[in-house]
Amino acid sequence: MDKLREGGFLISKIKQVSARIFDKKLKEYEITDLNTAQGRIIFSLWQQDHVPIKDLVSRTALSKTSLTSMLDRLVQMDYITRKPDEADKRKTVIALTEKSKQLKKRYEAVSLDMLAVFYEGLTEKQIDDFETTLNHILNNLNTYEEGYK
Amino acid sequence: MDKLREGGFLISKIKQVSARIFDKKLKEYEITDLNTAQGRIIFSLWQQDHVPIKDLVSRTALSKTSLTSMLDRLVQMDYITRKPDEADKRKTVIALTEKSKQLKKRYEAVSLDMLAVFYEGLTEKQIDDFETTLNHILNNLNTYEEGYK
DNA sequence: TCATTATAGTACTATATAGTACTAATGTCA
DNA sequence: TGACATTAGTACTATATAGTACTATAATGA
Repeated sequence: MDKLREGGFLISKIKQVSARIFDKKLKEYEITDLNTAQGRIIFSLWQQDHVPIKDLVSRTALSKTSLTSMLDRLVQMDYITRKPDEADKRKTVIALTEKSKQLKKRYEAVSLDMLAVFYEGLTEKQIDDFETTLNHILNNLNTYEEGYK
Repeated sequence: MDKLREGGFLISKIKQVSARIFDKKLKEYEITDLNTAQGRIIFSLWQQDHVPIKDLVSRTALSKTSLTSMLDRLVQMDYITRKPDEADKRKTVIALTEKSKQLKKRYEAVSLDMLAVFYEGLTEKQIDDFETTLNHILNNLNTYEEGYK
């Protein structure tokens, strides 16, 4: 592949605009104290709770240093708790609080609303193909980054 | 569309990992004082130079407030210049310096290297379809955000 | 069992990003 | 022509994000 593509540039732009819109929608749905980035962390905890920070690194694709300070804030706002793992004291276990569990339905409503904008005018088949390709690319990148270490 | 998709979540992750890898590649290619985000601005100036900040807003999908401070830094590092537009004094014209023009070839080499990782294992047809869908989505988002104002 | 290495997480620092509120210049219309 | 609205851009502030360097715990192997 030697043609100069612009996929990465497009992804950056989409991410940027999406985050701005999603932030506004969160406010509209009266989720006033969470932003898109924090939502991403909570979202991945809904899928699996009580996980060490290392797992959150791979599940959110954020660096562990980025996560540390974001988790600080989420603890402060009572969305999550931090507890040392008794079995392996190097680890810190992150868990959801009642407050964040109760948020789930409303957050999913925002997501659906957002997805409607995102995928407007595309067929189910196109969306399926698109998400398959996204997963493929993410896998490429993860493999590559893993090899760096 | 009422199935809960994860396109936005995937895009966020891809953007995150891509940026980390791209930053490392820039260093490998000895572009030591530019990062991915700054590169994105210079990249769009290579496509069209001598533009007001407002144009850069749409071309990079960054907010105008984000751009202000990034442009500050790029001026400081002698990659761009700021000049008031004589015809309409509200406007500031951004232009590339010799330094940034000379960077173009090396930057494109990094991009190609990056794209090889990004699209590894996909056919040209798949990539074409994928980028078409990306453009479609970006267009959806821009239209929506425009309607907000 | 102790020295070495690997793993998990954090403190500190720098840049990226956006929102709110502002200034200055321009355009518009009675 | 003067009041008002619009447009372009910036100052200030807060959060997101990552890198480097560090500490603490655990695993390994002579």
